[in-house]
Amino acid sequence: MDQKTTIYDIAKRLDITAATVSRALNNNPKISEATRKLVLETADKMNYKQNRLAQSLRSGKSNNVGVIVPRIDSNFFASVIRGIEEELHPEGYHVIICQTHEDEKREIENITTLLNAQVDGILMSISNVSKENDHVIKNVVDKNVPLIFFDRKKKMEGVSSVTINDFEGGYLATKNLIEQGCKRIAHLTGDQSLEIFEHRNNGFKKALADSGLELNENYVFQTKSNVDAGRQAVEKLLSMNPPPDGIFSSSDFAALGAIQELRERGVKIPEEFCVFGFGNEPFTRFMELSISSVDQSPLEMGKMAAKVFLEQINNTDNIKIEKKVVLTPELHIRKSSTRK
Amino acid sequence: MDQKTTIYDIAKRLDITAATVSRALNNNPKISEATRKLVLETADKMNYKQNRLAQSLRSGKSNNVGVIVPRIDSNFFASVIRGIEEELHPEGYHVIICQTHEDEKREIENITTLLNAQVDGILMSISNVSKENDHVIKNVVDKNVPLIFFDRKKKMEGVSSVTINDFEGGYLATKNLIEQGCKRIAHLTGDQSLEIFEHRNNGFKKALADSGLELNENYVFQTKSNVDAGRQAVEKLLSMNPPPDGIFSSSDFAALGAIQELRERGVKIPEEFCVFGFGNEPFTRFMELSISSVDQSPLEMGKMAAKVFLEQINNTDNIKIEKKVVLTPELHIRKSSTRK
DNA sequence: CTGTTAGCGCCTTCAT
DNA sequence: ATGAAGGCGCTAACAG
Repeated sequence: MDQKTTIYDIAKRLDITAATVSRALNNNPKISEATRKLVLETADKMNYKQNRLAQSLRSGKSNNVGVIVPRIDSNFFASVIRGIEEELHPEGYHVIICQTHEDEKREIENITTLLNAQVDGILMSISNVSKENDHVIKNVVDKNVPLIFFDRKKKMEGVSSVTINDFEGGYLATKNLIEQGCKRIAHLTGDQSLEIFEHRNNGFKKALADSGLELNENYVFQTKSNVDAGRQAVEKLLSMNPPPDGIFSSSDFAALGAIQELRERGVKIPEEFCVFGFGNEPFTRFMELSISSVDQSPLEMGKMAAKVFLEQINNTDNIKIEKKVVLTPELHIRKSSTRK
Repeated sequence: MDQKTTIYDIAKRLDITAATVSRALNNNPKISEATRKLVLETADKMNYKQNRLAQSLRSGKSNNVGVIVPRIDSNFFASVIRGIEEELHPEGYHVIICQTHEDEKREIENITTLLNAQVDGILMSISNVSKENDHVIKNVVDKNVPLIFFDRKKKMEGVSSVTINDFEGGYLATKNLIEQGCKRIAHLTGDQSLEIFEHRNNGFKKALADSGLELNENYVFQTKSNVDAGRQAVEKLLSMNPPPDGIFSSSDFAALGAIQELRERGVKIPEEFCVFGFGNEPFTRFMELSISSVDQSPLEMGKMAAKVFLEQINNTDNIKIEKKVVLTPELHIRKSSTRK
């Protein structure tokens, strides 16, 4: 049963030619209803399955898109991928997953193998913005393979992107803290070479400025996106004089760590100290002391990235489209930043 | 720049034949070192990329595997996929993701399109065990395409599987509750047609029996795997006379809902009531009242499923292997079931 | 409406 | 060590 039946097998059985079979199978109008029916029936009878590989080789379209993310086991990326898959599945595309683990070498390698596999497009969230991968990315653009960045983008000619308005997210989160009465607000940020963190940071600063609050540079530092980093940050912050009375963290995980450390040190949240996270990870709303956070609507982001890809692939004009979609972030204000 | 260079282009440039180029590129021993070097250099110069589609068509190997899951945006499935990807990436395989959303139609359709795409194997967690998909699954086996179930399996001839010992997980979790002094333990289970829930349920019963505790059938019922379901379950359970004093939930989400509802009703955890979940979702350890849970080592499971696939694909004998790997669950005992 | 031909890009016999 | 030829499975252009 290992043997696959091809259109030639069907043709032979029906004593017609493979081309006719192909036409019947593809609803080509130039064919008699009788033969079409006959072909379809025998195809079914012989358990014929179209070989998409051959089809792809011929058409130059693989019907596969590659998705490159730092890792898949984070709620954010998994949700984006879900969005992409749901949008692209009805269009007949398959989604190939690649992880980089923030390693640029892997990123470059993934792009290369995806191109070799003849994917029809690449959707990616870059790991970092060093120049190493510029060459390969330019290669994608030159080959006219649609490339779409989501969330973590870098500035590149001819590349579309879907992001949220990180500036606004940072701004609004900080504003919320200010409204709650926080006067000395700290900010935990990420790799400044990534636009998302830069923008959130800018939003943070603007909110302070707009409210006439002074920016204390000592209150702002770069942390990893994990619980321990948040704890360590609080350790340092509380040793300052004066210590801050609020944190806007660009990472929910760091926010969680911060909260844990604060509580262990007897600091009352939200009465004495407010915390605002970013990402709206599921756990932020599950906590007894639920954590305020900025939602990035990852599902929407994925769907949108897929839509931009579809637009691009269906763009018959020879004009290159460079589309920048910016989604609006949504604040989820919870207990960690709500004083009655 | 859209034009791709092929081995023919290289051949023409070097005034040799495509076959020679192919040999050089594939490290075929029957070729002079000089030509090999020459070919590799010009290939590089001409920015040649191997077309894996053509290669696949010729070899009958696509180097793609399909992974079918109910949904990707759950920590468990995302982690399994991560494991699969990490294990298969070094072997040159790409991972194609398909979601079913627990819909059998989608499941069947996904299997079919994956077969059409000539994947070299399918790794899946089935949605439910009705007979509908039996035919298609049998088709996969008949075609000698390696098929591996992970977590949610069904009994099928010739299909390998990787699961955890759900019975043991259920048994040990329940034992823990008993050791903490719980006398009337309830159980929230899932779709009984799925082996995982059946086995956890069996483990639960066995633990009760081994400890001489009576099984109250009213304490056992099927719930969805979400927070609300857990809350509703507690509502019903507390209205019973006598009410239970512990819950073993087959879902972390239901366990969370149960805890929320219990606390709102003033029931003290773990003093008056203990709760044990299943799945070890990230949030279970993040909570202030951390939730005890059974870990399913999804990363391990994914890697193991991938390894089984590799064994199968590299099995040159014509003997069909049917391997059943059962991983050992690990208890994470936390505050929700720890009385001092 | 159907058959013939050719080729997508690659690799592997078979010959030389 | 290299060339010639054929085919993986499919479809599109060209005939008729």
